Amino acid sequence: MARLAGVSRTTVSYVLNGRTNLPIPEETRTRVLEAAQSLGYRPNRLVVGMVKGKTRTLGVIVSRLDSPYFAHVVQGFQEVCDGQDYRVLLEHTQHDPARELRQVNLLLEHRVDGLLWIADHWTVHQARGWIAPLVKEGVSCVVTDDSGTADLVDTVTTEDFVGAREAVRHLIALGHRRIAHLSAGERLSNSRARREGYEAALRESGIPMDPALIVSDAYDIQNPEGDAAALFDSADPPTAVFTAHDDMALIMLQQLRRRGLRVPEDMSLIGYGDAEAAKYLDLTTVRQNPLEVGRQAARFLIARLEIPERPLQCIEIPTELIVRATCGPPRSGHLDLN
Amino acid sequence: MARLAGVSRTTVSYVLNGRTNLPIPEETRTRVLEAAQSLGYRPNRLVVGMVKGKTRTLGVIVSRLDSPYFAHVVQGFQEVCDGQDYRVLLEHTQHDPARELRQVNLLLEHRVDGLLWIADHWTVHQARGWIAPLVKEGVSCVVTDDSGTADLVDTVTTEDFVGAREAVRHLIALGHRRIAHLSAGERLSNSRARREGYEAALRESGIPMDPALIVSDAYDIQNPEGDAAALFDSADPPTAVFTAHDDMALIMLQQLRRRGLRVPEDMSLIGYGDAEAAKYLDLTTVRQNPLEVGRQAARFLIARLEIPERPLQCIEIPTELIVRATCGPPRSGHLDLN
DNA sequence: ATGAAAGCGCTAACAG
DNA sequence: CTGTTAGCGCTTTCAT
Repeated sequence: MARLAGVSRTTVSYVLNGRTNLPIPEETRTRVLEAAQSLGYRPNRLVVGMVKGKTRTLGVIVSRLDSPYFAHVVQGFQEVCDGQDYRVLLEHTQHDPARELRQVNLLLEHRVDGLLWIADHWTVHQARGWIAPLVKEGVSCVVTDDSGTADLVDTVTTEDFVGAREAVRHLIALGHRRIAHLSAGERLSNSRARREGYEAALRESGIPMDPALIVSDAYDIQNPEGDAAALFDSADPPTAVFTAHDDMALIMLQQLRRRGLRVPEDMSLIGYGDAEAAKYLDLTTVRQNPLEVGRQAARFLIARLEIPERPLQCIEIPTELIVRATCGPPRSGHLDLN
Repeated sequence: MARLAGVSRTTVSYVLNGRTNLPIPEETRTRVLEAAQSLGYRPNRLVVGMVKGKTRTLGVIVSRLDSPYFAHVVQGFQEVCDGQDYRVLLEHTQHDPARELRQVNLLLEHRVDGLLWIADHWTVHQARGWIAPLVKEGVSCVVTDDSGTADLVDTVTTEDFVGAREAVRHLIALGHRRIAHLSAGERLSNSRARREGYEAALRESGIPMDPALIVSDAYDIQNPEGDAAALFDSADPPTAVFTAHDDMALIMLQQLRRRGLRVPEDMSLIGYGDAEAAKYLDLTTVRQNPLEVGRQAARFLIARLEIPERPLQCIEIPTELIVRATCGPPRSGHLDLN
């Protein structure tokens, strides 16, 4: 050890950690530094973590990284962690609730100081089950994309209600009254919020809600026999569609094209998320800010590590309506699709 | 500790680690297990790592996670790591060489057993500088997307040469002879390989290489005054374009549209990477398999941890030409763009 | 201004 | 079959 080069380990520890209150002679200090340098000394953070009871490591549980949204959240999170000298340990659940439980435990066995959970459809039902005991144990957690545990942990979501309402208002302003909504289901609070935003916009304009226009779990959108497809075969079809995800809108765009319908002349369309493809297809959409979601999550988590008894916080990151080319006025009252 | 519930820590260690060679009476075993259960015992993997000199933690250095390609590599890597009970510590360099150096050190201070480096343009020039000493120190590394250090570490790339050649062959088969190439530069071996594949395809068909058709660092493609734009204003413009990245192709698609040119009637186009948007825009492209790149990287790394003196390996993950709608025969010999 | 000693939570010889 | 002992590499009182 570097102490062969002069002093005791205590002293080494002091100079390497820049203990300014301790008066260490300049001569000793440089000697230590040089020794460390020449020996290629690398402090062992695991040991430091063990000794101090703080590892400066944060765990992230995310379903998969192949959704750009999630990848951006992780990116933002890691960005501020890095700035604060925190490392991040990454785990994927692959949508499997059993894996999720296992991985939370693994992370804790690695003594992460805190945990970020990026909520997803597939495991949200069990979230309270593991989050509540963790919080009781004193483990700091942050959750993004679902507010279901906002009474237990700090939460970061996006302005789903507002974003959706703006989108639908935009359609209404263009003259639409029969507006369909393809929802992503009711499991995640952000999907629910989008639906509620949709409903609010209709309500405030006195447009009656037609359940036939709401496809509640539109992941079967590709299925030509599914509910989404049925929308267009009805007697009184919508003149516009607002989808809870860009990929739904993008698929719909293809389907409309296939049916020989033009967008926006025959049908207006708004997506959600501002996927990369949306830009190239000129899809009007609601932009979220996943980078900022991740950053804010990190800030919350780190703040709580510093002050554990801090009151719970819950924030919504603003969204922005990106008006592109897939919306226009409805054709003429109703559209004759057949 | 659980040893309050009966036995010594040695015994606890034995049963918890399932030491099968040691004959432990069933009675003791269950007693220990129950105690561990009731105390909510969680082994401290940091300590185990410290004691054993192996942390079962692997570091990943990636420029950013907001490129879907990189995100998929990480996803694949993490997938097999998880299956082998390895944790992954993630660091972003944000394209900054200085950060990269710092982060390699941080990772080593956390005593990762090995390192994955996902090569990128911005820092590739300094790669040997830190990889060589690390390898000498005995740290196991894998590199993806650049073969520049294949003499030092295991390397995973994609079949860039073959993929590019197939793409250009496809264009040639359709009758094109003036084929432009937008390259991503010469820094990363995979960009070079794409260009070489392009050249090989031309050569084997006896088509003369025209330097005017090669834009060597096409990141300024958006610039209407740039080299990429100049391509179309020449006296003898190309009838087809092969780009080293889908995003270049996608932007080109927009620009062509803006100029009133139709694809593929007036101009054929092939991208590279099979980005999500490529699907929606019916862009013919070369599909890589980043998930598999990541998986293979993990397999290499773990294999080397087990057998450090294993011979160096270098693999190319196959690519696949995805024929969609942006290629057709050239208009009629040459195209009159003006 | 620096050193000695204890302890963090565990594993691995080695005894018994 | 199970307990004792000695580290692993560091921080941190407490002495000197």
